[in-house]
Amino acid sequence: MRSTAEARRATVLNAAVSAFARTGFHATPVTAVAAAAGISEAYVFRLFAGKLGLFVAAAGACFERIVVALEAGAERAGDVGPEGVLEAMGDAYAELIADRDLLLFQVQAQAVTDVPEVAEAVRAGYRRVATFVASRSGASDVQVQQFFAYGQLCHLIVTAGLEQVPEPWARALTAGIRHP
Amino acid sequence: MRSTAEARRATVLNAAVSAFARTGFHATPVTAVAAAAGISEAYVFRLFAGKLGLFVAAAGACFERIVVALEAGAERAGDVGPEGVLEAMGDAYAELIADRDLLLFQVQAQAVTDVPEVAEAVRAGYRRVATFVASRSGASDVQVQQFFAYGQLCHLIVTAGLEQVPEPWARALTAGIRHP
DNA sequence: CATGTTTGTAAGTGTGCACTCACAAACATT
DNA sequence: AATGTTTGTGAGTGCACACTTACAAACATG
Repeated sequence: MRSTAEARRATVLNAAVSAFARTGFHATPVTAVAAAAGISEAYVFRLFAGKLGLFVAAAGACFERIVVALEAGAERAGDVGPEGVLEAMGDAYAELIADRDLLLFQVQAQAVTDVPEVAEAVRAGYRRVATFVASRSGASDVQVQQFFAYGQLCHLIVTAGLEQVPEPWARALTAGIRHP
Repeated sequence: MRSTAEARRATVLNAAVSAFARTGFHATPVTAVAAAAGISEAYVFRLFAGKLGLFVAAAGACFERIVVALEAGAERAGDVGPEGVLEAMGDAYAELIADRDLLLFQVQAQAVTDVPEVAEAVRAGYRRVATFVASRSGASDVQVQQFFAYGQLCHLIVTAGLEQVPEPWARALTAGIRHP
């Protein structure tokens, strides 16, 4: 016994978020996340309820980390108005994009919403994030909606690699998006 | 010989868009699209260069159908200003959402962009759509960007099933989106 | 130190699926 | 009619991978 089960679960979840983010649910073998976490495949299956249970748990961890990052961004901004807080959160989200994992995981999760458990996890995640953004910023519904719309645009920009495309249409889509 | 290879390819592509839209690239066996198209799995592999070739071709068909729908919407609108044309295209896209296939396929394609061929297909698709929207509407870059941002928000709403969620945060995200 | 519990793994098992190949029938061309 | 070409399939092959089981060592507790 080297570690407690709970600590193992945490490190496995980190590995899972990264692995699933890159190759998605179906194309990511459990052996891959087990290897990344430095333990055996069999033990992953003991720690989580199947591959699906692992993915759902990883989704929870993903959205948790997003909320934390947005909170930090808002905190750093101090006492500006709702628009100011939203913009600060936008900047924080842009920093999040640097490591790509959290953003890509969301895309992968959206792609597996034909599995009811995943759909529910995605709803739960966006419930957390959306209610937090709204209450913490105090912004209007329209502003919050816009915040998420451009967040989703960000997902397209990153997955398609549009920052690397010099053509005018791509420049139009990526204009003003904070340094992704 | 019942049909020409080219005609077969077309029906297979329709089946492929639907099948991949629901279950995604990796979770959709080629047998499924073959069955939906009413031919044998082996023949699908003769008609397309592997499962990946089929998926890429389906992506092409998907974006093609999107452009056609947007064009029809714009045509129907007549000679209103750029904003009017954009709104007409938005309505047309909303109708497209009714059949869900084209929208979900885009999400699935974005999730497989770790495969270079798919990433390129997605870029090519959005290049077609974005340049078309911009030139046909004559709208500004900012307006085009906003058009796509809210389009992507639409993807989230549909995949997560947010129209079915009565809670305030979900209402805020779905507000004003044309009847999805 | 004996017994129980938790952490951990090696070595299977079964299945689903991408892709191939040998072969057949429909059609064209001479 | 003979020969070639295109359309089409049934029956495999091999491999990747989700999940299980049997077993072992670390730690706790009496």
